[in-house]
Formats: sequence, C-alpha cells, structure tokens
Amino acid sequence: MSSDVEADRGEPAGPGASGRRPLSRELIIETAIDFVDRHGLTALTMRRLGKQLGVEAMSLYRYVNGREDLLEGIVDRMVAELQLHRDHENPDATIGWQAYLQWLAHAVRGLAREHPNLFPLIATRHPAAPWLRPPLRSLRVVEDFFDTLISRGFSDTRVVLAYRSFSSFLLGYLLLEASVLGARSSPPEEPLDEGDSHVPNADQNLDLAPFPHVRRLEEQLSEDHAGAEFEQALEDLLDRLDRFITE
Amino acid sequence: MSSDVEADRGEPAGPGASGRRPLSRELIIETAIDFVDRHGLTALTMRRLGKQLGVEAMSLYRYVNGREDLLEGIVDRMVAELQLHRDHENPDATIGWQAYLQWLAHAVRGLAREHPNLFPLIATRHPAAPWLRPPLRSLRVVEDFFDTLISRGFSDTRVVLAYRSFSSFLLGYLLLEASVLGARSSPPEEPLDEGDSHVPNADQNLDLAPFPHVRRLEEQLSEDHAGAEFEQALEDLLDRLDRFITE
DNA sequence: ACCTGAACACCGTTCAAGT
DNA sequence: ACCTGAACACCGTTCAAGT
Repeated sequence: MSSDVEADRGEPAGPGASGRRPLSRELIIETAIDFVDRHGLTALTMRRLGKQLGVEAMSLYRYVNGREDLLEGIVDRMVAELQLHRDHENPDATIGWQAYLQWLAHAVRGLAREHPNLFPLIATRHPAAPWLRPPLRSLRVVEDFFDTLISRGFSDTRVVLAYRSFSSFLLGYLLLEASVLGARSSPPEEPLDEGDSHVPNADQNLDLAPFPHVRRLEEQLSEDHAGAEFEQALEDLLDRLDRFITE
Repeated sequence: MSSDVEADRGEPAGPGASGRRPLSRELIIETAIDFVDRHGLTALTMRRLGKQLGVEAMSLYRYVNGREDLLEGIVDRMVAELQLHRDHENPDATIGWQAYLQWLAHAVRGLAREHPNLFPLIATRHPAAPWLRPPLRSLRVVEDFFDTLISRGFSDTRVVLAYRSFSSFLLGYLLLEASVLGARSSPPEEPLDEGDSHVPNADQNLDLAPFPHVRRLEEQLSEDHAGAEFEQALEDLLDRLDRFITE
C-alpha cells in the first residue's frame, strides 16, 4: 500500500485460495524473472519478492541460499531455456555448422529481446569458471557447441577460437540491443533531478551545439537497424570462421 | 575497526595533517575510482567512501547528487581520460582513419585493463541518449570519431554503420577481457557456502565428467590470448569497414 | 516441515543543528 | 560555508519461536 510495485497480485491469497502453488526454488526463480522483466533489476529485493509470493522475505531462505544464489539461479534458468529450444525445435542433427551457429545466435538474441532487463546479468556476472564466456556460459551449451563444430570438421584449436569470437560477437551486439530495449522498461534510477527546467523530453536536453556531426546525424543514429546489423555481422563472422577451417 | 575494507588510510587526518585536499566533486570521484579498483564495485557505498575521505557520508551530498550521480561522474571521468590521451599523445592530424581507429581501440582497451572493475559500469549504464553506444558513450569522443572518419572519406551512412560495429566490437571483446581480470580483484560476493567439502581451488569443483569436450579442452580454454585475438578481430573489422568505403 | 517476529548490521538520504 | 547527529525508510540475513 506504499510503493507502486506490489499492486499486481494484491491479495496474499488466504488459505482457501485456489491456485496457490507451494513455495519452491523453481517458483521463486520464475517469479523473480517475471518481476525483473516488469520492474527492472534494481527493484528486485528479497522483501519485495516475498511480498509478490504472498510470503515473508525470510521464507525464501529455505529454498534459496541468499540473494547472490537467487541471481545465480535466475541466470542458470535463462540459459537452460537455450537447451530446451535446442532439444525441441532443432532435433535435426544433419545441419551444417553454419546453420547451427545461425540457430544458436538467434536463440540467444531471442533471450536478450525477451528479457532485456536480465541480459546484463547474464553478461556481467562472473561465470562458474573463468574460461566460460557469457552469454555462452553454461557447460551443456558449450559442450554442445564444441560437439557440433568438431563433428563438422573443426580442430580443437579452431573450435576454441570459434567459441571465443562467437561469444564476443553475441555479447557486444546483444548487450547493446538489450540496453536500448531495457531503457524504456527499467525505471528511472536517475540522479536526483535538482529542479531544472522541466522539459517534457528530459532525455534530449543534451546541448548538441558543440557537436555538429552528432547533431546532424542524430536522426540516423536513432534509427533502429539492430536486426539487419546483427544478421550482417553474423554472416561476416561465419565467413571468417569458414576461412579458418579451410586454410 | 570492523570490516577489512578501511585500513588503507587509517587516520582521518587531524586538522593539522599536511596534505589533506579539500573535499570536492573531483576528489570524491577520484577516490571512488581508486576504491572500486581495489575493492570492487559492490563494496562502494556512500558511507565507506566517506570514511575513506575522512568525512561522514552526509558530507558527500554537497558535491554529488546521490549515489547514481556519483556513478555517472565516475563513468564520465573515465571516458574523459580517452579525450586526454587523444589530445596529448595524438596531435598528428594526418594519420589515416585506420590508424585512428587502431589508436582508439587500444586506448579503450587500456581503460578496460586498468580498471576492470569499472568497465562493466561503463558498459551497462544507460547513456545520456539512447543512440550513444557504450563504451563510446561520450559526445566529445563520438564527435571526434565522426569528424575523423568523415574527413577521411566516410559518408554519413557509412560513419554511422562504422560507429555501431566498432562499439559492438569493443564492448564484446573488452567486457569479457575485463571480466577475467576483475574476477581475481573483485572480492567473493559468492552465494553463501553451505559447508561443502572445502576444496582449496573452489573454482574448479565443477564436475566436468558429463562434458568430455570441455574437459579435454579446458587447458586450451584457460590460455590467455586476449591480446592477439583483439588485434586479429580489430584488423578484420577494419578490413570490413574498408570494403564498405570502397564499394 | 514450513513459516514468521523480532532483531541486527548496514544501506541511501534528509534536515535541522552545530561550528 | 561546510560538516555532522540524529532520524527515517529500506536493505539482507539470522534464529529462536510459533503452528
């Protein structure tokens, strides 16, 4: 009744309420993901998450080993979705490595676009081992990556190089794309406004006068070609890997 | 005398102490950068920063408009260093655009390697305008980028494409490189250990048995070729841009 | 077995009050 | 003009106590 963050699922659901799933690690993580999708990462606290579940914050500690463990669980759950898509949509083992990397790239991009507020978490949290590279930070996914490329002719050396450049490519393009999507969704978190003149479009109160090129190109810069650029860069990367393998 | 984070500059420096710079936004930001370099981003709180400066936390609010504004100031200060290097080391206006992008790429990489704990901040904070792309998120730097490339023959359309692919490239490669460097420096922040068997190298307690390729390649994966890979990917990107401009 | 009340240490932030 | 004490609302987390 104080913050505006709760109001979604108001009633803590009295004992007789029908569809109340019992508390579990799964349910907690799913609820947290949904919560971050709607309110942004900084809004996620143990106490608010408890309220969302109709329970006190302390109850969560039975299923989740502290806040850091919760974030870890969220990230694991997200990348596990990749594996699910792999099994369900893509049972065909006969496709080439290029088609596989195309599929994988689009699957990760789908994740980033569906959960722009969570992608920075996937991108910046230290993975379980230092040689795991976000966003391809799950052992199962990486094993699958290696297996697929090796069975299509990559040497050990090449597949490691491919893993490195592919993860860097995904991270750079998708983190920037997610950031733009997340900017609208994720709430202010802005430096306290100190009573400046209230321009409606506060975002554009930059003085571009000293930067003529930027000023002239602002419109072009604002155009969204994320999809086409991603495809183009992906193709170029695949060509690069192809030169690898044949040289 | 409780946490182990203070002990660096123990004496709050009595009034007679010699070199005590007066409090200012500059000093606060510099101290914060140094603090994060040593203790990691999550350790930075207004109260601890105050202590580091020999002052109560509330005093900081005279110079800094809240914590978010402090982080903003840190990021601005960091990217401003790029401009400094540009003016000091690189007065030669006759170099080609490729040499300029080489210089810029290495300057940003230098930032990432000197401040691995701060680079994620530069990478993931929403910039002042949605069309600014980290890590090239300063208007002065972007204007310089545009000016240099345009005066070397880039069209408006090409320079915008170049800005997009160049920033994605820097972000992907450098965020991953900084993450590895930061993993050692930045303190635990790990999910509370629940009394598992205490392996000395807790990092390697992953069970790699189900992932034979990963297991076999672990050593190769752990090798550090960040420098060479960065140079290679940079060259490939420059070639790609070259094809742009001449086609 | 599962949840909670009360407590603790620590946050960011405000503001009247001190010098 | 500059700093601080005290206070407020909010955190994460623990643990004995309730059912």
